Amino acid sequence: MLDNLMGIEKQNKNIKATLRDVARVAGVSSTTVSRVLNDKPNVSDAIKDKVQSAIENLGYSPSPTARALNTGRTYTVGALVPTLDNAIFARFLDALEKRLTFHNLNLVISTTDEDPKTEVQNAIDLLNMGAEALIVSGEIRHPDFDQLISRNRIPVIITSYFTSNSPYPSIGYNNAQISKIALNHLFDRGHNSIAVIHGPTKHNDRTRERLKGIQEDKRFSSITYHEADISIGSGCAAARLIIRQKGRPSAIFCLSDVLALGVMFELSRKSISIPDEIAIMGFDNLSWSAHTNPPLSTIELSVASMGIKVADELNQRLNKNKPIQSQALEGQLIIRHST
Amino acid sequence: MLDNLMGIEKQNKNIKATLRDVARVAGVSSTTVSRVLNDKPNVSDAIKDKVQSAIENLGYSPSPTARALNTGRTYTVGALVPTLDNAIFARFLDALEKRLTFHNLNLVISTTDEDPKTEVQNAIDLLNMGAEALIVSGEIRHPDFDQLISRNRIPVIITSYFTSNSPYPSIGYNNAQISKIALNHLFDRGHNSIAVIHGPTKHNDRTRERLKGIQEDKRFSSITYHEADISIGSGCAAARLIIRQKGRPSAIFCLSDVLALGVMFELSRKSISIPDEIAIMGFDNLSWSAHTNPPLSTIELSVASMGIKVADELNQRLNKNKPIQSQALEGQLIIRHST
DNA sequence: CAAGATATTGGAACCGGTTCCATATGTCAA
DNA sequence: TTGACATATGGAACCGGTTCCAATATCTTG
Repeated sequence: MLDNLMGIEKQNKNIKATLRDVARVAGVSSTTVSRVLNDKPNVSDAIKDKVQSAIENLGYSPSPTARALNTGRTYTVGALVPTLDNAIFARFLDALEKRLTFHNLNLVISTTDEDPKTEVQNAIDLLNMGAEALIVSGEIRHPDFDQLISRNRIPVIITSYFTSNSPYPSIGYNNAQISKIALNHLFDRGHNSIAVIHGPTKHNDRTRERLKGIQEDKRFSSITYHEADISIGSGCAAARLIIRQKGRPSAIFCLSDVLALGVMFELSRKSISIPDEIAIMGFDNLSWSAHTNPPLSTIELSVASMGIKVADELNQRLNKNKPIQSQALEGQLIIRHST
Repeated sequence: MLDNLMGIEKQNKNIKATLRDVARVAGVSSTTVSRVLNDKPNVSDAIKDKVQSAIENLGYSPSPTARALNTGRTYTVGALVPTLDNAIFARFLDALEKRLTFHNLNLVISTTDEDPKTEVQNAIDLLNMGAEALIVSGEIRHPDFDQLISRNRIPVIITSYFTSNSPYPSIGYNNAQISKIALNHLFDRGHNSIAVIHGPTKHNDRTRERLKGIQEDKRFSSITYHEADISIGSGCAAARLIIRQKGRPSAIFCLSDVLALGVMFELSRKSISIPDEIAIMGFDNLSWSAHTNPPLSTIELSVASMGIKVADELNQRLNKNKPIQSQALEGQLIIRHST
């Protein structure tokens, strides 16, 4: 019977039923089916039932793309992040995704490894798949980016990094100021000569800002800088260099807890006591940082709440058409026993 | 001039130019514009130029949704994972996303916290936004799920978990067998009485399978089981219980490196030497596991290569229409100094 | 130079929903 | 009984691309 109504070919070719098929089987117009599908008023119960059972019989489910074409909405936002394989970004995205889902928005993630070309290419891909907004990590300086955005008239939101000098709103940290908080703490503890271990600065605004904040502080008699990949092994290696240098510093400020962990392992191997001989300060407050030996003093960036704020602003913008508000978030000093 | 051609309203209302606008401005048909956009043959260079500059002038960019409606493709796959805030899943997704991008596919991530209802609801959302395939973590037992899939006729792939008893293909680990590898190692080292610390088993196939593998092993005189949340603090707490129990085990097998790390911290605080007094075996081989003191023996699940394999199969299925091949992946025993 | 092959170009249908607007039916007060 | 108005329902255009197929122009080749 269905065969007759739908045409045998359709059954055989295993083609999905369309709204018009449902209309035909139910003996109503497509307008009515659409009304039933979207719970619109002015449909009698009798017809509603007929349509429902036609839907049931045909195993019909509406086409998301056709819907998107009409409504102009995909309910999708894209996020460009350096990597997922980093606790900080993962924590941010986890909170972001949950909150976006709460607002009926979907998250497409695209990783860039901090490479500007990949960043722009992935931004293009995200727009091509219908993203309604873009979340980026730090400013994107590639010249094509701005043009891409203005062509597509799409909201952009900068995260992890707060700036008031960008055409785009930002929700993130004033990284320079936050590293000063750590420096104040070290200074208060009487440290005068310190070493800083940081991740790659190339294409990384966050790290550069943190370093800028440190460089602006003139109170210390000596600050040495050490660039390392964000890995425990690199932290170990950097620590080896630092403890060998003449005029060994009394404190090491690691711009990532991962590096700090490496340093602690290395110092422990060398039986250098923390914080008596060398104090260690981290950055990120990863989940294990409270459990190291001694527990690591660090800086907490509440990236989960950043995720929530970003999702909320996107919801305002996309679902209520209100402009996005920039927000500068605070870092919090967490004093434990490594300093 | 553009005003005249496009109609002043369009300019004022700031409406995006469409392909037909481009056609009008360039003085050609929409077919031709489409040809130019898609690099199709049989367009003269002169016309190609005219179209290109019309596109430029109007700041035109094609509508992804209209395209999707025609081609029937969204180039999007959805992944349902328990959480992003877990190194193992993050590492998997990082590799998966990169490889999918390589295959011209986009990844939408949806987190479920292992809750079956959320899982199904999010699956619905993913399909509603146009996902062409679904990646799930372990089997989904909610009754609505199978119906949803058959209605939408969408490929599903089970990951992290290998099974041959599912209607869906799976690419993952035989968790039961892998925990046996660890047990063999402990047995070979002469351990006879062991404690097992594992994460929540509710709704978690992976953990249950790992436990099943352990329970099938009858060689040990005593095995005690301790459930804990996957966190360092819970690992510490579980360790406290275990070292207090009568007939203290000679080895602790943690079904997650995170738990193992907590145990090591606790034992270190209690000055219990590893592995002499108690041996520790982990599971996951997280990045810091090689750097603990002593370095942690563990099991490596190459989740990054799992991500690549999943992406490759999806590419075969979606872009070449070949069936998905199930694959059982091997875990690798990594012997360091904690056992 | 004519006939046939090949390269260009456009008209119009189509993808699968949504929505504007017209029509039909029903209700109630005057 | 009739006019005014609310409720149900359908016809057809529309969203913005893609593509089938027909029409025209250009190029070969005998």
